[in-house]
Amino acid sequence: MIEEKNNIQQKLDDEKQQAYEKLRACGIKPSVQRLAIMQYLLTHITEHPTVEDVYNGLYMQIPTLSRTTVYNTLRMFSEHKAAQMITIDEHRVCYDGLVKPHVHFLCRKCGMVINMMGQKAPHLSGKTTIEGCLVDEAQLYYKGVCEKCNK
Amino acid sequence: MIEEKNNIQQKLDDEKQQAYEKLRACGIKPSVQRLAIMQYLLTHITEHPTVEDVYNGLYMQIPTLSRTTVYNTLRMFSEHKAAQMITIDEHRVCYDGLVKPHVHFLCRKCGMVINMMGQKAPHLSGKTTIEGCLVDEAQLYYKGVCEKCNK
DNA sequence: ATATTTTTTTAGAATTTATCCATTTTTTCT
DNA sequence: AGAAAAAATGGATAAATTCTAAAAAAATAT
Repeated sequence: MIEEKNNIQQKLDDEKQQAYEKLRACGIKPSVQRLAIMQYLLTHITEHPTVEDVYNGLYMQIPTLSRTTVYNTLRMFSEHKAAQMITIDEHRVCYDGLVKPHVHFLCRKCGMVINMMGQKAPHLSGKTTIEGCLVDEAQLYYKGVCEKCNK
Repeated sequence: MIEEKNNIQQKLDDEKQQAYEKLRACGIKPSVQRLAIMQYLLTHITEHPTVEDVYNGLYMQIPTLSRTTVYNTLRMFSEHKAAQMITIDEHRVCYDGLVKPHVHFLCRKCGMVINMMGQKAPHLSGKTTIEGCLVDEAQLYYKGVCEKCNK
């Protein structure tokens, strides 16, 4: 029983540690809010949470948390390449803690955003000039109907 | 003078004809509003107008035009593949009357969306199943700073 | 041609999403 | 500890989009 509790504690510590490390690696000064938001992204890595999702997931734990902080922080993360801002869905912006280039798929029926890890994703080596423009980000989006909804 | 007027008239007629033909080809029943909106898209093909742009461009000519109509019509066009819905910018949805697959670029400074015709764009042959999902649309988005803004 | 049904459009209200801004809190520096 | 800077807060505001019920227009049947 004590053993188990320790394991859970250990896991939580690991997650916090990971979040901390990610911020450090991206040159972002840590704060209670930033760590919590990054940890939320990392522990919901396949879910592509929105600002609202992050806010709802955290305000129990940080009761004074403001939506503005979540907006600002997630935007700042994406500017520092600590997260990807995903605009595949016209209704909502969502965020992905997985920064490695990969394809995103939006299911038109259930609205879920899914990572497609097997597809060749566009990747830019640093800043590249393409047709006169300085390109620093590339996103490949697929849309359609997901496996579950298609049954 | 009369000659010139006729030429202008001729051009307008051509544009109307083109819009009409496009709707027909995509299986969309024409109406005054739909034709005007399609014509607007086709005559502003490089500008990627938003709903607001289309509305502002047309309400002088169709004073009773409603924003709702523009929203509904543009959405319907994209469902019929008569236009592309572009969600590259988190702030606004815009539309492209050019349906042929091509890459879009967003300038973070001036906010302009530019077509990149020289880049290889993803294209799907009809409906394709990828990683279990039925994919019917693909968009490749680049972001950065455009030539003008980079000077 | 006229009535009926269906489709499309309209206008304004309501909702959702995102941002702004002035204040407070927290952190950093001296 | 005190001052300065940075970060977070919350309420107000703004912008974008959708909803809804009614009106207008078009298509169909009588």
